[in-house]
Amino acid sequence: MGAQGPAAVFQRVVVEPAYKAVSAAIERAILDGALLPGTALPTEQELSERFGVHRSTVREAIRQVEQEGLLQRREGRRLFVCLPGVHDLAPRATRLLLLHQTTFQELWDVALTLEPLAARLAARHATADDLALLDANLAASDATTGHAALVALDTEFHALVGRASHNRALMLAREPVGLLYNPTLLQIFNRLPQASARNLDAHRHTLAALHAGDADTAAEWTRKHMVDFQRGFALAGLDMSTPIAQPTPSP
Amino acid sequence: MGAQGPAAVFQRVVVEPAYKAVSAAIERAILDGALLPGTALPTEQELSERFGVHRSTVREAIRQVEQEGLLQRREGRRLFVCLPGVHDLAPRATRLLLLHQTTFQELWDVALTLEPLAARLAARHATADDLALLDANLAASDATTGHAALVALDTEFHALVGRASHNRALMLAREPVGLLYNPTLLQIFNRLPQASARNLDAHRHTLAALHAGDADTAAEWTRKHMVDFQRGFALAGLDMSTPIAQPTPSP
DNA sequence: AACAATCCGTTTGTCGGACAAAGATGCCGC
DNA sequence: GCGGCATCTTTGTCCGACAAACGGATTGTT
Repeated sequence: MGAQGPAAVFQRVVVEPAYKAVSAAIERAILDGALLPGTALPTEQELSERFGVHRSTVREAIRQVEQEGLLQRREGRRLFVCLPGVHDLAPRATRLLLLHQTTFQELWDVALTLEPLAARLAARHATADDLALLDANLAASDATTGHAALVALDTEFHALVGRASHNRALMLAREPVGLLYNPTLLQIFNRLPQASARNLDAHRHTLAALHAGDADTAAEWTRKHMVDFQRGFALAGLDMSTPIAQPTPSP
Repeated sequence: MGAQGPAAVFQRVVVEPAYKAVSAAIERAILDGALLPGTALPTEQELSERFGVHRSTVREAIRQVEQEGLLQRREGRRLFVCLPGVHDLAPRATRLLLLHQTTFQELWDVALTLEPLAARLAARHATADDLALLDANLAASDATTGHAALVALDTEFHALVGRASHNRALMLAREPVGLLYNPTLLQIFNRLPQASARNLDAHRHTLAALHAGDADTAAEWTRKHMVDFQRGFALAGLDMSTPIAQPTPSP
């Protein structure tokens, strides 16, 4: 296949729009470190002069970089360069799974593996601050009776364990899964009142293991916690093979 | 804290720019199903008339939704509604981990858990098509000697196992990790020529287990594969606690 | 002189219009 | 019926303009 006709050699020439070239240039400047996080982006006018395009074009480019999470509007006017955090990628991942009609079974299969890993790593790497936040979360859960509030605290507990693992890849991977668990857990609590007590008990044992630095026990309790979750799911009469529902449909 | 002064009651009023309101409206229309995937977005002019804003404002909004992966320019002109895929979120996740100076240890801790899970689920859910693609990948690896090509095939192998799991949450979680493995694996292959043979052997055993539907064996071989990877990492004189490097710095 | 009010330049958000290029559409002649 | 051409539409880009809001300099007051 060495001798091809001109039809194969001369392919469709793709002309990339100026706004895309500009957005790519700004992005590269940030990624290459030419624009450090925290510094202000140059003025729209200055950018338009530098790139030799109209301000409107620059604005379209900025909107793209902004959506990418690399720019953030701080204190009113100016745009500042910033590093995107997990919190900014997770909602997109969540939406993706929702749109693709991901089933609860899929979510659970991943959580059953990921959450114990988070606990295991947290047992090794948690700082005193991490543990204090977890203690506070558990105390708050003890003092709370509302199901919705308990679900929020449960989600926070697992997010805190993730943070305590000090593993950013893990945090990134588990966050969307954790977010999608929320609404279903609420349904379970509403139908099985005793579930929240079991839930809290698992948290207590996991946290104790984290305090002791016992990775195996922390992981095992978290795994039990997840299996328990599945049992509650079945007992509540829910079907794991149905696509997950929209979380927090009203703000 | 029930009686606060007017200073606390009357907070800063935030006025959201029109372009953001428009982008949110378009996004909601897509997410709510008012604009089905595959349909064409209305004309910029029509949108500007409908929303009562200038066309430039609509364009800025479109750029944002476009970057979100919900719109795609197909066959030249018109924009079409589409569902974002994992392939569109992964690069962003990859960049995030890179920017945050994630270490190889973090990546490996997650991969050691996630990849065997993928193999386990693939053993249960792989279709004949999935297995055929994996067979083809293995055959291609057998016929290849170039290190760079072998690394690409290795990455593809794990991606195919992920796809064979038919678990979208898992695919989403493992893709960025898999992508970041790439450049490091190349370094290992370059320094330890025998590593690629061991690599292929692990693939062979894993794939055989997948064909047999043996989840435990598939998971175990993948786990060994990962541990082997870590050994190669150490033998190659690399440090797992260093931040991962930029993959494919040149296109 | 310290402090406060005010004025002005700058920057962003938005608008009105304009035009070239490339698809898409329709019309016409063969 | 079909190819070729004229026309319309749509996008990408530009020009210019203006209001609102923010920051800083200026000016007035005590």
